[in-house]
Amino acid sequence: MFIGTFDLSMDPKNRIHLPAKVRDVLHSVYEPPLIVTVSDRCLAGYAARQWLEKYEKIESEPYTPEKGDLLRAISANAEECPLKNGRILIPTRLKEYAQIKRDVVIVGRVKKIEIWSAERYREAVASTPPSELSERIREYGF
Amino acid sequence: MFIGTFDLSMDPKNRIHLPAKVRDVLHSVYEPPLIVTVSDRCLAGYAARQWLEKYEKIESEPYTPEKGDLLRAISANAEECPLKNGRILIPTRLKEYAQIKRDVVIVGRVKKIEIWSAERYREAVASTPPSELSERIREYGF
DNA sequence: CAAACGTGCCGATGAACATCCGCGCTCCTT
DNA sequence: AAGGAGCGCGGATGTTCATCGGCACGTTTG
Repeated sequence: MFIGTFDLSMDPKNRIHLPAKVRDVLHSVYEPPLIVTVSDRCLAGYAARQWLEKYEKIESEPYTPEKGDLLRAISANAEECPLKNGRILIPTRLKEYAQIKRDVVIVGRVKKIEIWSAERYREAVASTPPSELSERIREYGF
Repeated sequence: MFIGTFDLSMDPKNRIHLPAKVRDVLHSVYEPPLIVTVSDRCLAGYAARQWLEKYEKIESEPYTPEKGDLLRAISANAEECPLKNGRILIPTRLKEYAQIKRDVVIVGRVKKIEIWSAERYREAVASTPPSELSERIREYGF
């Protein structure tokens, strides 16, 4: 499973070196290539099978117009990103969506990874103060 | 599966080059020809088998008058568009339905593709701002 | 017969991509 | 503390190939 946080940088050609740990997990438990999709303020990377399962699960639920738009946005903004020399190439469209400049944070989310603009990630983390986080941890007994 | 977004142009003879990735998927997992039907503000392209499955699934559900009209419209406005030299020919009727001028956007929708007038697609995308999109993504956990 | 339409073929070009390379940092080992 | 190995970073380069548009031929239509 994907866990941990990694600071990386995107080079001028929109390439990102996947952290070695992430690469190992991807090779050993899933299967490249990585499907990169838009997510909540960031990008999400799934193995193809897991991406499709997620997609079809949402699709199978009762239809609403909002969900139609959501599914279009997800599949329209998904790209197959093969690993070349340990790196993936992020398409311009996705780079802009996630507002990625140079510094990137990759977060392991068990079955997926999240790819964040470092700046945005800092903001997102800062929006939940440690005290509140502690409370939630206590609440869920983790 | 079909994913991603592609900017293309229709030539003066109403032909569209299918993107190479789309062609590859169509050949490897489905089978040409492409059945092109009217869809929501755009055209939809299915492999014949998937088109038929979709049609029969709707047909098999309990009858309502609206559904009768829908099925008529779908099959009346469907055309078989064979791949010739990597291109498909869009019939005038469908071109006009989708208000396609010159610039075209093709969107992968997993089991089908959507063929949009570029202008109309821009409008459709603009109608869901990123913040709202993020919220829905978070809600569905993608 | 004329015009419109569909189709095959081909060429140019320009952008996207793959591959290869070397550097330097960091972290672990000894 | 010194050495080494792994890993992240960036650049350069060349080549492939996808897309676009034109042209010419055949066929159908009116």
